[in-house]
Amino acid sequence: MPAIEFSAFLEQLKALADETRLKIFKLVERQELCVCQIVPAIGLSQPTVSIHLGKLKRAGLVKERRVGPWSYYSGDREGIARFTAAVDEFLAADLVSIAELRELSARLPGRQAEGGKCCGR
Amino acid sequence: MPAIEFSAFLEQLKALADETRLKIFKLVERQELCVCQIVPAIGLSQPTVSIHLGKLKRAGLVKERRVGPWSYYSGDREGIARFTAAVDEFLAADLVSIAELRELSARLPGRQAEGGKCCGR
DNA sequence: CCGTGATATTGTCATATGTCTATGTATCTA
DNA sequence: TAGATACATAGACATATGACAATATCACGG
Repeated sequence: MPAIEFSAFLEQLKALADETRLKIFKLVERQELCVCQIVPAIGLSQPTVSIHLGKLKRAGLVKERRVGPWSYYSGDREGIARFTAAVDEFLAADLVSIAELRELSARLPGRQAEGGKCCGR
Repeated sequence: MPAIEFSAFLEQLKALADETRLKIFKLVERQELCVCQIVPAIGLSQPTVSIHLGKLKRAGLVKERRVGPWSYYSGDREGIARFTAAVDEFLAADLVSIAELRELSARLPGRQAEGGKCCGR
């Protein structure tokens, strides 16, 4: 079972954490569409849609297929599977099992007895 | 099976789509911590941490328990369950079954025959 | 090869976001 | 009730982000 790719997971979260990209992603998740079909559906300019598609693609959530002058986008099954797996693993994982988070525990002061002084700062 | 709360899901994605908040979330997901414990672990100022906690709380990912002058934060089981369910439902759902996305299909021009003119724009 | 159409890239701009310091608010102790 | 502690909020600022128009790139057809 692979340790979570923290930064890759974060990149996927960032890619999806935008209303427009969430729409675009869902639009092409199941059906392959070319940019000129996506643009009128989304209602934003072609360059804007293109940039969003690029971000989704770099995050591994959609893939591109070029046919002549057209770019067809569709959901990247493999990358999407990595995302769902990452969500599960991230939530299930022990804090120290995630490399990027291990140091957090080390810097964590012990819990103070309620009623006492907390952190002495 | 509830229809996806699109905007609530988006809010949760945005809450997690930040390195600092992802760390804070994981830090308190399993253990209840007070702010003054989180601050040194994260290594940012107390107000900054407080703001991030507020965003996670509004997204329903963590909950707060006040004890005297302390605020103890921990994972919000219910909200986290909503998030994981939303991820699954969002990926599994038919495009038109998500209210906010239904109109996208309507604005979608049919797929052009490859080799012809695409969208007449 | 030259023009046309499809898409990507660049430049610019307004707004959103994350951070800090300073201050406010609430609670506890003395 | 005065002071100290814990946390939140407000203000200020730099950077990131998302939008558009303009332009570049690239493939195809004539």
